[in-house]
Formats: sequence, structure tokens, C-alpha cells
Amino acid sequence: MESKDRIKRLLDYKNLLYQLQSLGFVKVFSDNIADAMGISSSLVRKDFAVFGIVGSQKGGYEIESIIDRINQVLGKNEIEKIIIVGVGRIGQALMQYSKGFREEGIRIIAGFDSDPTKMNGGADIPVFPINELHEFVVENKIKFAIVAVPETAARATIEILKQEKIQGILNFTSLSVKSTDETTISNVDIEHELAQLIYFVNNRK
Amino acid sequence: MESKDRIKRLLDYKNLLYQLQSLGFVKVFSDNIADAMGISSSLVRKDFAVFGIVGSQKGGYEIESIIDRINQVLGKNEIEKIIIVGVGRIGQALMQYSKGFREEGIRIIAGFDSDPTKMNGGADIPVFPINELHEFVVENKIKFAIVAVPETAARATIEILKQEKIQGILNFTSLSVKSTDETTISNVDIEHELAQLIYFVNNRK
DNA sequence: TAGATTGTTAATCGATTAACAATC
DNA sequence: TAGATTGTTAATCGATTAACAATC
Repeated sequence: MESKDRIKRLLDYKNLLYQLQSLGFVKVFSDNIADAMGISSSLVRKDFAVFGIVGSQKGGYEIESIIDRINQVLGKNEIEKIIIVGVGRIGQALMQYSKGFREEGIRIIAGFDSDPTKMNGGADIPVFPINELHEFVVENKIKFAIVAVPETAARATIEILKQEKIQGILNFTSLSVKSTDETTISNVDIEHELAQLIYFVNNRK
Repeated sequence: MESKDRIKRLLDYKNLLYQLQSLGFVKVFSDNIADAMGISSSLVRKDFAVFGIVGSQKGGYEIESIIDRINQVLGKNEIEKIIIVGVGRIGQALMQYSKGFREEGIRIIAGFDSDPTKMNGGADIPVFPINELHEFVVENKIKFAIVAVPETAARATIEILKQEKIQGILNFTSLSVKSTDETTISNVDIEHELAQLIYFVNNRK
């Protein structure tokens, strides 16, 4: 299994390559990618080698084929269905946000909330009461969930999702939760992000 | 300057320590912290040593004094004022979210938007038109901004903030922007987070 | 004292970079 | 061919862990 940093770079490569494509570029050298991303060309070539992306000494790498291979590695050829639990401001923002996802492969298909006023089964992305979650997850074979409930409900919500055998959780609550063998949990903590940013700005050399 | 990972751990230590405090704990051993966080006790002790946190061979470390020192390192004793540029769903969610920040030291004090219907100078967190940004930043000596505009406006918005000498930007647009010597930029890309999560779930050993 | 933990140094591990032969 | 880039190995760098003397 590849490191987190390497996978993150894969996404960054793809962003850069799309931009190059939009400028009409067809091929690119590892050295140019390295400059643009602030890493060494060795690392670019090694990353590519790890995922079987090959170039030629003549013209470097074909942008199209790098992108294709990255998408393949990231599983963009199958669609992953995701639900959002907690349809407050953040949950709603994420629903709207997700429509802007440029790539295929990620689709938020439903929201769940305990508040009946949030229900809106006919909307773009339907919102269901939380007690229908079990049936929905089973019927639609859901593997991924975004948690955006208030902090008071965070622990219980994540517990429910674990019981439902959800395999991947993106957690927007301020409760920091560790992954288990069955469930990979990724915590997005805005307050931590801000605190880190403040530290680095205030401690620049 | 300490590494990003070390600073991130500082936040994690603090979360854990608050929880221990709420259970009535007063002291703690590096070994217990290590177990709870899934790292080695050597690393805990080294982190503490780096920031001048000392313990005793008798009872370990005093929780209160660890927290105090971490807050000092993170500059929590001064308040950092932050503005949000772009008051759509995400911006509004962040505004609401920020009220829940448990710690002192981070305060979102205003929003800016080009859409006049978003204006609401008397609200909890006032929203002003974007053309008042310059005056506000100067008057209030703003160093930090959160960018939550639509992607089409992302590049221009960040350019403006750089011109205003904003030193730290938390960027919620899908445009990935690199830091410069003058402006530290931290990109929060939900789509990337999801893509990574999906990769790791689908490629577990 | 005996036992256990801190503080710190040395060893290990993993990731990144430099270097260069092979290749076009 | 001459020049430049890839693919890959060796070297470097930094972060984490193991080990242990000092200390309570």
C-alpha cells in the first residue's frame, strides 16, 4: 500500500496535468512537473514508476496516459456512492459543493437527518430520516459516509455507521476518531487547520 | 521551525488531555498518551522536550501545565482575527461552525461578499461588500482570511488578499494554490480528501 | 532500596534526492 | 552522433523508535 503523501501527490499531478492540457500541451517532462510542484524530478519519476506510468527519453510522458493511469489507480472508473449524515449548514454546503466535483467517480446520493423539517425526498439530493439509514445502506450497498452532525451527536453517529459496516468515513465534527481495521476514518478539523496556519504564519523564520 | 506533523500532534495531545481532565485526571505518563495516540512514548517525550514541557519520574506530566504550554506555543493567548471572503453555503457554515470553537484565540470577525443580498451588518458576524475589504483589513490589522468563494472567483480573490498583505489563507476552493514567502496558504480540498479515503478503503491489505 | 519513568542519545526506518547508466 | 531524458540505484535527509543512564 502506498503512502498517504504519494496518493496526495497523485491528485496534485492530475490537477496540474489538466491545466497543461487546457493549454494545449500533450507531453511533459518530469523536470517541468517537478518545478511546478516544488519537488525533485526523481520523485516524479519514482511516483510514476510505482504506478507503472512510463515515458520515453524522447518526449517525456504523455499527459493523457498519465491521467488515465492515475484515474485507474484511484478507481475513478467505478462510481462510489456516498451518503451525508447530518444535513445542517455544513451538510448542505457539502451537498451543493459536491455538484461541482469535476471528476467522475464520486457521487453523494443521499442525506440523513433526525430533523423532519430537513426531509426533502424529491430534491436534487434526497434527505431521509435517520431511521431509514439502515435500509438505504443495505439496499444501495453504501461503503462511504460523510459525518456532519453537531458535535453532541458525533460519537453516536459514528458508532451507528460502524455498525452498518460503513468502510470509510469523512468526519467533519470536531471529535477526533481513530480508524479501526473495519472502518477508515478521516478527520477534517477546521479549527485545527486554522490553528496550524496561525502557528506557521506567526513562526516564520 | 517545527515540522507540520509535530504541530498537528500538539493539537491532538491537547484534545486528549482535555478529555482526561474531564475525567478528573491531573497527571499522565508519556506511555499512556502514546497508547491512546498510537505513537511511541519516545516521541511523546521528545515532542514535550522540544517545547520545554517537563515531567517528573514520580508522577509523569501535569496535564494542566502541558495544556498551558501548548496554548502558549500555539499563541492562544492572543486573539487572531479572521475574515471570511465568500459568504455562500460554505462560508455561512464556517461562520456558524466557528461559534463552536472551544478554544480562545481564533475569532471570525467579518464576512465579505460581492452579492448585496448577503449583507447583514448587524448580524452576529457582520457581512460587508467586497469593496470595503481593503479599509477593514487595514483598520483591523487582519492577517488571516478564509476563502470560500466559487471556484470561478478563486484566483482573483486570492490575488486580492495577497495584495492586502494577508499572511495566512485557508483556501476552501478547489483551486490549489501554493504558499509564497509573504502568504502561507493552506488548501482544504474536500474532493481530494474523499478521493484519498476511497483509495485507502479500496486498497486495504 | 527497588521499581518505574523521564530525558536523551543511538539506531532504525522511510521518504526524498542525487547521480548516472541506459536509451532514444 | 551529440544531447537530453528516463528509469533505477545509491546517498542523504528527517522523523520515529529503541535503549538506557539518570532520577525520583
